[in-house]
Amino acid sequence: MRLRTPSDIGALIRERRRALGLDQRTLALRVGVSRQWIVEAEGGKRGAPVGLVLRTLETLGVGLRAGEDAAPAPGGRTVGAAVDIDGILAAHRRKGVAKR
Amino acid sequence: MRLRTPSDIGALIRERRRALGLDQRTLALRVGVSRQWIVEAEGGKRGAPVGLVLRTLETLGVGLRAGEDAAPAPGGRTVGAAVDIDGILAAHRRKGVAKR
DNA sequence: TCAATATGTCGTTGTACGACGACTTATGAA
DNA sequence: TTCATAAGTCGTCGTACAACGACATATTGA
Repeated sequence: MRLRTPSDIGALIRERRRALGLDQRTLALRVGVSRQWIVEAEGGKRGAPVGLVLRTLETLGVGLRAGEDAAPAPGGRTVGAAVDIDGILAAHRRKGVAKR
Repeated sequence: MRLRTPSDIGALIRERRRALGLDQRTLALRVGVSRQWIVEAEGGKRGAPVGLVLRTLETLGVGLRAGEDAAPAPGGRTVGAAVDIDGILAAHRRKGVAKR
Protein backbone atom coordinates (compact mmCIF):
# COMPACT_ATOMS: atom_id res chain seq x y z
CA MET A 1 0.00 0.00 0.00
CA ARG A 2 1.24 3.38 -0.90
CA LEU A 3 0.69 6.20 1.52
CA ARG A 4 0.36 9.70 0.21
CA THR A 5 -2.11 11.45 2.42
CA PRO A 6 -3.40 11.34 5.97
CA SER A 7 -6.52 9.75 4.57
CA ASP A 8 -4.48 6.85 3.31
CA ILE A 9 -3.08 6.36 6.75
CA GLY A 10 -6.50 6.63 8.29
CA ALA A 11 -7.84 3.97 5.99
CA LEU A 12 -4.91 1.79 6.82
CA ILE A 13 -5.49 2.15 10.53
CA ARG A 14 -9.15 1.33 10.23
CA GLU A 15 -8.52 -1.61 7.99
CA ARG A 16 -5.92 -3.13 10.24
CA ARG A 17 -7.88 -2.44 13.39
CA ARG A 18 -10.90 -4.23 12.01
CA ALA A 19 -8.81 -7.05 10.66
CA LEU A 20 -7.54 -7.57 14.16
CA GLY A 21 -11.01 -7.42 15.62
CA LEU A 22 -10.25 -4.47 17.84
CA ASP A 23 -12.68 -1.74 18.69
CA GLN A 24 -11.66 1.90 18.85
CA ARG A 25 -11.64 1.98 22.59
CA THR A 26 -9.28 -0.93 22.92
CA LEU A 27 -6.93 0.38 20.30
CA ALA A 28 -6.94 3.80 21.91
CA LEU A 29 -6.07 2.23 25.22
CA ARG A 30 -3.17 0.32 23.79
CA VAL A 31 -1.76 3.19 21.84
CA GLY A 32 -2.29 5.55 24.72
CA VAL A 33 -4.58 8.07 23.11
CA SER A 34 -8.20 8.99 23.47
CA ARG A 35 -10.89 7.18 21.60
CA GLN A 36 -11.77 10.37 19.83
CA TRP A 37 -8.28 10.53 18.52
CA ILE A 38 -8.67 7.15 16.89
CA VAL A 39 -11.91 8.28 15.31
CA GLU A 40 -10.25 11.33 13.84
CA ALA A 41 -7.11 9.55 12.81
CA GLU A 42 -9.14 7.01 10.90
CA GLY A 43 -10.96 9.86 9.31
CA GLY A 44 -7.69 11.15 7.98
CA LYS A 45 -7.13 14.05 10.27
CA ARG A 46 -4.39 16.05 8.75
CA GLY A 47 -2.90 17.27 11.94
CA ALA A 48 -2.25 14.01 13.67
CA PRO A 49 1.27 13.98 15.09
CA VAL A 50 3.49 11.57 13.28
CA GLY A 51 4.68 10.14 16.55
CA LEU A 52 1.23 8.98 17.53
CA VAL A 53 0.54 7.71 14.06
CA LEU A 54 3.68 5.62 14.16
CA ARG A 55 2.79 4.29 17.58
CA THR A 56 -0.64 3.38 16.33
CA LEU A 57 0.62 1.59 13.28
CA GLU A 58 3.16 -0.26 15.30
CA THR A 59 0.50 -1.30 17.74
CA LEU A 60 -1.40 -2.68 14.80
CA GLY A 61 1.63 -4.54 13.61
CA VAL A 62 2.11 -2.44 10.54
CA GLY A 63 5.54 -1.35 9.45
CA LEU A 64 6.37 1.69 7.41
CA ARG A 65 9.03 1.67 4.83
CA ALA A 66 10.45 4.45 2.78
CA GLY A 67 11.28 3.91 -0.82
CA GLU A 68 13.04 6.27 -3.12
CA ASP A 69 10.52 7.26 -5.61
CA ALA A 70 11.33 7.83 -9.21
CA ALA A 71 8.17 9.67 -10.01
CA PRO A 72 7.25 12.17 -7.34
CA ALA A 73 4.47 14.58 -6.84
CA PRO A 74 1.72 13.11 -8.86
CA GLY A 75 -1.38 14.70 -7.69
CA GLY A 76 -0.83 17.69 -5.64
CA ARG A 77 -0.52 21.32 -5.44
CA THR A 78 2.04 19.76 -3.32
CA VAL A 79 4.68 21.16 -5.43
CA GLY A 80 6.65 21.98 -8.31
CA ALA A 81 8.83 19.70 -6.44
CA ALA A 82 10.00 16.93 -8.55
CA VAL A 83 13.68 16.94 -8.55
CA ASP A 84 14.84 19.92 -10.45
CA ILE A 85 18.16 18.50 -11.46
CA ASP A 86 19.40 21.77 -12.82
CA GLY A 87 19.02 23.49 -9.54
CA ILE A 88 20.65 20.68 -7.72
CA LEU A 89 23.64 20.56 -9.96
CA ALA A 90 24.01 24.27 -9.94
CA ALA A 91 23.97 24.35 -6.21
CA HIS A 92 26.45 21.59 -5.98
CA ARG A 93 28.80 23.01 -8.49
CA ARG A 94 29.03 26.42 -7.06
CA LYS A 95 27.93 25.67 -3.65
CA GLY A 96 27.36 29.16 -2.79
CA VAL A 97 26.09 31.25 -5.53
CA ALA A 98 22.62 30.53 -6.65
CA LYS A 99 21.68 33.85 -5.17
CA ARG A 100 18.23 32.97 -4.22
CA MET B 1 14.54 1.79 5.42
CA ARG B 2 12.26 1.02 8.22
CA LEU B 3 10.55 3.85 9.99
CA ARG B 4 9.65 3.45 13.61
CA THR B 5 10.05 6.81 15.21
CA PRO B 6 9.90 10.48 14.31
CA SER B 7 13.68 10.47 14.49
CA ASP B 8 13.81 7.95 11.71
CA ILE B 9 11.69 10.19 9.58
CA GLY B 10 13.81 13.17 10.44
CA ALA B 11 16.93 11.35 9.43
CA LEU B 12 15.29 10.33 6.22
CA ILE B 13 14.30 13.87 5.41
CA ARG B 14 17.76 15.20 6.08
CA GLU B 15 19.40 12.48 4.10
CA ARG B 16 17.20 12.94 1.09
CA ARG B 17 17.36 16.71 1.23
CA ARG B 18 21.13 16.65 1.19
CA ALA B 19 21.19 14.01 -1.50
CA LEU B 20 19.18 16.35 -3.64
CA GLY B 21 21.41 19.27 -2.79
CA LEU B 22 18.65 21.35 -1.30
CA ASP B 23 19.05 23.68 1.60
CA GLN B 24 16.49 23.95 4.36
CA ARG B 25 15.13 27.21 3.09
CA THR B 26 14.41 25.88 -0.36
CA LEU B 27 12.82 22.73 0.90
CA ALA B 28 10.69 24.68 3.32
CA LEU B 29 9.54 26.88 0.48
CA ARG B 30 8.57 23.96 -1.68
CA VAL B 31 6.79 22.08 1.02
CA GLY B 32 5.08 25.18 2.22
CA VAL B 33 6.35 25.32 5.75
CA SER B 34 8.74 27.50 7.67
CA ARG B 35 12.44 26.86 7.70
CA GLN B 36 12.29 26.29 11.42
CA TRP B 37 9.85 23.52 10.83
CA ILE B 38 12.32 21.72 8.61
CA VAL B 39 14.97 22.08 11.27
CA GLU B 40 12.72 20.55 13.87
CA ALA B 41 11.36 17.87 11.59
CA GLU B 42 14.87 16.74 10.79
CA GLY B 43 15.55 16.70 14.48
CA GLY B 44 12.75 14.23 14.93
CA LYS B 45 10.16 16.43 16.46
CA ARG B 46 7.52 14.23 17.97
CA GLY B 47 4.61 16.38 17.18
CA ALA B 48 5.03 17.03 13.51
CA PRO B 49 1.70 16.62 11.76
CA VAL B 50 1.67 13.60 9.54
CA GLY B 51 0.21 15.65 6.72
CA LEU B 52 3.22 17.92 6.57
CA VAL B 53 5.58 15.01 6.91
CA LEU B 54 3.96 13.27 3.98
CA ARG B 55 4.10 16.43 1.91
CA THR B 56 7.74 16.82 2.75
CA LEU B 57 8.64 13.28 1.85
CA GLU B 58 6.74 13.50 -1.36
CA THR B 59 8.51 16.70 -2.23
CA LEU B 60 11.73 14.84 -1.72
CA GLY B 61 10.58 12.05 -3.95
CA VAL B 62 10.26 9.53 -1.20
CA GLY B 63 7.32 7.20 -1.07
CA LEU B 64 5.95 5.53 2.02
CA ARG B 65 4.69 2.03 1.98
CA ALA B 66 2.97 0.06 4.66
CA GLY B 67 3.76 -3.54 5.18
CA GLU B 68 2.05 -5.92 7.51
CA ASP B 69 4.52 -6.73 10.08
CA ALA B 70 5.01 -10.12 11.59
CA ALA B 71 7.10 -8.96 14.50
CA PRO B 72 5.74 -5.82 16.07
CA ALA B 73 6.63 -3.74 19.03
CA PRO B 74 10.34 -4.20 19.35
CA GLY B 75 11.57 -1.46 21.50
CA GLY B 76 8.86 0.54 22.97
CA ARG B 77 6.75 0.94 25.93
CA THR B 78 4.68 0.98 22.91
CA VAL B 79 2.75 -1.84 24.19
CA GLY B 80 1.65 -5.20 24.71
CA ALA B 81 0.64 -4.55 21.25
CA ALA B 82 1.47 -7.53 19.26
CA VAL B 83 -1.55 -9.20 18.04
CA ASP B 84 -3.30 -10.78 20.93
CA ILE B 85 -4.97 -13.53 19.02
CA ASP B 86 -7.11 -14.53 21.93
CA GLY B 87 -8.77 -11.21 22.18
CA ILE B 88 -9.34 -11.08 18.50
CA LEU B 89 -10.90 -14.47 18.38
CA ALA B 90 -13.01 -13.74 21.39
CA ALA B 91 -14.34 -10.59 19.83
CA HIS B 92 -14.96 -12.35 16.61
CA ARG B 93 -16.78 -15.18 18.21
CA ARG B 94 -18.96 -12.94 20.24
CA LYS B 95 -20.09 -10.99 17.33
CA GLY B 96 -20.06 -13.50 14.64
CA VAL B 97 -18.25 -10.72 13.04
CA ALA B 98 -17.54 -12.00 9.63
CA LYS B 99 -19.08 -8.71 8.87
CA ARG B 100 -15.78 -7.01 8.66
C1' DT C 1 -39.49 -4.43 23.80
C1' DC C 2 -35.15 -3.01 26.41
C1' DA C 3 -30.10 -3.29 27.15
C1' DA C 4 -25.37 -3.27 25.72
C1' DT C 5 -21.93 -2.27 22.46
C1' DA C 6 -19.61 0.41 18.74
C1' DT C 7 -19.11 4.45 16.45
C1' DG C 8 -19.56 9.32 15.57
C1' DT C 9 -20.05 14.05 17.18
C1' DC C 10 -20.38 18.08 20.04
C1' DG C 11 -18.60 21.55 23.74
C1' DT C 12 -14.81 22.90 26.73
C1' DT C 13 -10.08 23.46 28.21
C1' DG C 14 -5.09 23.32 28.56
C1' DT C 15 -1.29 22.67 25.90
C1' DA C 16 1.70 22.17 22.05
C1' DC C 17 2.64 23.42 17.66
C1' DG C 18 3.93 26.33 13.53
C1' DA C 19 4.99 30.91 11.71
C1' DC C 20 7.58 34.90 12.09
C1' DG C 21 11.60 37.55 13.18
C1' DA C 22 16.09 38.02 14.92
C1' DC C 23 20.39 36.41 16.61
C1' DT C 24 24.48 33.19 16.63
C1' DT C 25 27.85 30.01 14.79
C1' DA C 26 30.24 27.71 11.00
C1' DT C 27 31.86 27.30 6.42
C1' DG C 28 33.51 28.86 2.08
C1' DA C 29 34.53 32.43 -1.44
C1' DA C 30 36.21 36.92 -3.01
C1' DT D 1 40.11 39.83 6.34
C1' DT D 2 35.09 40.63 4.84
C1' DC D 3 30.86 38.94 2.88
C1' DA D 4 27.31 35.56 1.89
C1' DT D 5 25.12 31.36 2.77
C1' DA D 6 23.60 27.44 5.73
C1' DA D 7 22.07 25.85 9.89
C1' DG D 8 20.60 26.07 14.67
C1' DT D 9 18.22 28.50 18.45
C1' DC D 10 15.34 31.70 21.07
C1' DG D 11 10.96 34.55 22.15
C1' DT D 12 6.40 35.74 21.01
C1' DC D 13 1.83 34.91 19.40
C1' DG D 14 -2.29 32.89 17.27
C1' DT D 15 -4.29 28.70 16.28
C1' DA D 16 -4.99 23.82 16.09
C1' DC D 17 -5.09 19.92 18.56
C1' DA D 18 -5.83 16.03 22.05
C1' DA D 19 -8.24 14.78 26.20
C1' DC D 20 -12.38 14.66 28.69
C1' DG D 21 -17.22 14.16 29.25
C1' DA D 22 -21.57 13.70 27.39
C1' DC D 23 -24.96 12.70 23.96
C1' DA D 24 -26.87 10.67 19.47
C1' DT D 25 -27.33 6.76 16.26
C1' DA D 26 -27.22 2.27 14.61
C1' DT D 27 -26.82 -2.69 15.45
C1' DT D 28 -27.17 -6.82 17.87
C1' DG D 29 -28.82 -9.82 21.53
C1' DA D 30 -31.76 -11.03 25.40
